[in-house]
Amino acid sequence: MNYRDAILTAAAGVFAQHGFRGSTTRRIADAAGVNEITIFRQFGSKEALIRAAMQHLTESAGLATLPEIPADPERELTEWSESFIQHLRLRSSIIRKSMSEIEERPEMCEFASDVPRRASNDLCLYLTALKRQGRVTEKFEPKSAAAMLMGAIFGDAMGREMMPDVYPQPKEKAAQMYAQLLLRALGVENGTGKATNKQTKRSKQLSH
Amino acid sequence: MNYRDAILTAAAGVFAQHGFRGSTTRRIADAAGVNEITIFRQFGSKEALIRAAMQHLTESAGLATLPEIPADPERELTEWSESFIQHLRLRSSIIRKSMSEIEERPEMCEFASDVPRRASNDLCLYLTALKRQGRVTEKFEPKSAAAMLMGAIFGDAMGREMMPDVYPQPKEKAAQMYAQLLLRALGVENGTGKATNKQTKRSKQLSH
DNA sequence: TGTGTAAGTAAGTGACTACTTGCATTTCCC
DNA sequence: GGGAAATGCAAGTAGTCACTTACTTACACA
Repeated sequence: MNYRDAILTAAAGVFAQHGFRGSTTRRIADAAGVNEITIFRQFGSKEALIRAAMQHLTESAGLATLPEIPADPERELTEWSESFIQHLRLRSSIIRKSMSEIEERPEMCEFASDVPRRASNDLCLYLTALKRQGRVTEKFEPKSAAAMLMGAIFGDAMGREMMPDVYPQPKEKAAQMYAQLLLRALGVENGTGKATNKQTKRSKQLSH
Repeated sequence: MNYRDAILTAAAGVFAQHGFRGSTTRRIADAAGVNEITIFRQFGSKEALIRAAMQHLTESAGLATLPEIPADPERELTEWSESFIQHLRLRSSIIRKSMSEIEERPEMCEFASDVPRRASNDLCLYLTALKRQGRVTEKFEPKSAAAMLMGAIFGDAMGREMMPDVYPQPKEKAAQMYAQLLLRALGVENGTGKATNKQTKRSKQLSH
């Protein structure tokens, strides 16, 4: 039997709750149901274990994709935003812990920054394609717009736990609201809908 | 002589760099140029000291204000955003560390969440006032819009250090870009000009 | 001169930490 | 059934941590 995966999973869980310094080898061993020594025999050191756990996590993370050629921006961007905000929410603890390690263990953040980096790049490409299609009435920089949507999603995923009253309710609709706000900032016409029923559709979606 | 303030300042600095567990009383004492025992005599315990340091920080934080009655939305919102992003950037380390303590020391986050909570409330009131003035052509929820701008600013302030290539350049213009994108999402006219008649009608029809 | 207060020095306590060593046990594959 | 690899157990090492005790120094003020 090989406890490697159990240890990696336990390490990720303990790290998410207690951070690097709080992730004692004893705690991880207990969480994995394994003798503390097994950790050192398998991974050599606590630092190597945590690094392996982080890498294991980012490798197993599947990201939603945006089409190369936008067809229905509102639908596509909403779905992507919902998938992304859900991803971040499920990992909010570990993301907070990783971010707080920048000063002391910058290498560890390389792994953590991989997912948002790819997501940002995808989103940027999508917005650029939208622009090239001429479906945008406002001038904008794709990078700024992408950073804005990603920031809104990120802030919601990180902060709602701490200050639930600050963010839109219900939380399941938040991603959609951010996506729609962004599209309006860019002046994007709704892909499938007509201009005449645009407002009706929006007010329906925005009211609760 | 009373070393209280020196210790508080040193504690905040050490905490910002090393987090709670990494903030050893020895490190703090060294940073303050003080004997370790003085810390315990002044504050009783490490936890009480860190808590006092956090409180001291949030109390000394001055926030930019938004006018109760919007006059020049683009200028006002840009200036507010710039002031807010600068505030967050100067404190990004300590904010990251505080956020990562939610699981283990939730009381500490009460202090940290005070500033963004007030900022969000101010922004929300401002956007509501804009809406009531009828200078907005799109229907929107102030809370969602506020969360979006705050999130964009927050994400920029937290993430740029880790992934500078993801965010708009130069960083001094970022806040302005986010503010402008938001105003366009709400359909607010540029500068001091008012909305056109047609748009005003539309917004009146759509508002409840 | 005497007293109170803030600070320092030195030494130590008990608990915890990452990590090691030596040896016994289980499990798996051939 | 045997050998090798993985795992467990017990004990220990050297270091760090928050915090304490007991005593001393410096200074302000009356």
